[in-house]
Amino acid sequence: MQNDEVGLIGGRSEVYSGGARMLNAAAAERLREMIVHGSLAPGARLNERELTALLGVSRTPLREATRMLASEGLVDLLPNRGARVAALNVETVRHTLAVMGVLEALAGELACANASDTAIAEIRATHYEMLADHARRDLDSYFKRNQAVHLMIIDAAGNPVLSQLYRSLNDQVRRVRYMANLSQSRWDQAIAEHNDIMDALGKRDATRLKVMLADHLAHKLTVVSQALTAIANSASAPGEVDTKTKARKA
Amino acid sequence: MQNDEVGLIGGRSEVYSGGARMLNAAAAERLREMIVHGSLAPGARLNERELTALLGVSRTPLREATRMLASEGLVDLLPNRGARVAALNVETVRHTLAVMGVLEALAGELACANASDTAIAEIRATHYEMLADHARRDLDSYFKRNQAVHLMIIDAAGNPVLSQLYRSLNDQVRRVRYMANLSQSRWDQAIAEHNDIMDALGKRDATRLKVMLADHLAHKLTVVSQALTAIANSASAPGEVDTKTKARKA
DNA sequence: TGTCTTTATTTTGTATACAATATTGAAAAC
DNA sequence: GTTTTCAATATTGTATACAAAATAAAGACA
Repeated sequence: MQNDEVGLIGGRSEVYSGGARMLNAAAAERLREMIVHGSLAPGARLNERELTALLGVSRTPLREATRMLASEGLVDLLPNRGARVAALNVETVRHTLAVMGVLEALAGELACANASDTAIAEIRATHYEMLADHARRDLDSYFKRNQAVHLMIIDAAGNPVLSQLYRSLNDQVRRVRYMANLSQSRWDQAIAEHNDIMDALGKRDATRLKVMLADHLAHKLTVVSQALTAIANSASAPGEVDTKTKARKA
Repeated sequence: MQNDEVGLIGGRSEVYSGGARMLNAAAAERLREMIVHGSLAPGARLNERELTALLGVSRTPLREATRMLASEGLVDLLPNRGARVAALNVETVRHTLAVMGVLEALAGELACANASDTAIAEIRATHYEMLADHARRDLDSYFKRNQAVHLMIIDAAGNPVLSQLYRSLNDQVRRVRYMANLSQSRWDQAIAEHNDIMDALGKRDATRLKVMLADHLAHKLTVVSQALTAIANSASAPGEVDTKTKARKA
């Protein structure tokens, strides 16, 4: 009876062995996506009754999922008051991007030293596809490819710990993306930066790559800060975004 | 009936509001400690029945705890086969230390720029206490103070994201500490390095501090690698430590 | 009207019950 | 003696039941 919606869960990319186990992982994945995409806004309460209905799982795997997301920093747990989507203020994002910066620098260094030519070729291919997205003004596809390029560079470093950590932090920041509107000029600039990044990586010029990645990230920080500040100013609580709004059933 | 042992849980430093809620957090803390201290060896299965008896909680908060530890990377989850303490091989530790290296460098940079004189003074005081531990050959106390100094430097950077991440990675590496025996010469060398680190921080010389921290970490990697390799050679599975041993009821 | 109390309702935290998968061990076959 | 098969057992995954706390709602009183 409660299992009717199980088919929905984890129906993206991962396939589970027998029937439909690992409901906690599937629920975590869906919640993570909802949080990153903003359909669960920062500060929103995670009502267990609502979410069990929405996800079609019982409270046990749902709670396991929220606990995992809490350890990832996407959710805050309040004693006897359940879980809330972690707030998203400018300070936290600044701190997160600072850490991501040194992780990217490390990745750049290692990628230049260790990445296979094949791996770099694949990154370059995706880079070109991203240029195509830009030419077509296809923002959604651009965002996806942009993410892909960055993650591929990180993965090219060949350090799984680095990869996992970066992804976790990246999820935090991605939440802002869906609030910030990219201006045309900033978009063009980002493309130029990506060309430089790709060029440095192709030449395995670690020093330049690190500088380029740092610049790129610094600009991202500017954009994201502006977006968050703008939203915070139009909302009640300064520094926090939309503490009240609660996403329901969609 | 099952709640008899609740008093034991979380009995270290944290106090919970009303009665004894937050059993998941308490259980996670105890399990984390057991894993870090090696009483739950790498590869050991986390039998839910045993652990509920040991911790005095039911399976629900216990499972929430293991899921949190899984997100922290201390535990691996196997579908339908429960949780195991994450393996600890040389490669993983190398990758972890590489990331910790850039985090320490960032912390050094930020600490030199931002730390209050009071904070640095407190670090220096702990540093001296550590020297006293060394003089007394009090290894246990030394390890604690050594950890404290490193964490204080990280925290002095004033970046909570950095602090939390570093602690999480640090827990991974700490597990090796309890396997590795510190040689006298290495101990003396570590003390010398710490003196340099303290000196650079006192002068807020970020460039030198970063070099010192990097050297210190590189030496740690050497020690840890040797320890892990030695243990791996004396065990069956190369690259992994003690996959069989299971800690029971103590 | 406003605010304070007190009582219902909801929601969370924990324990347990049930179902499905994995593991173990003994008997049978080779 | 070794391997295979199949039942018995144990263990995990999920759902639900119960208890405690928080929230909401109603009523009392100024």
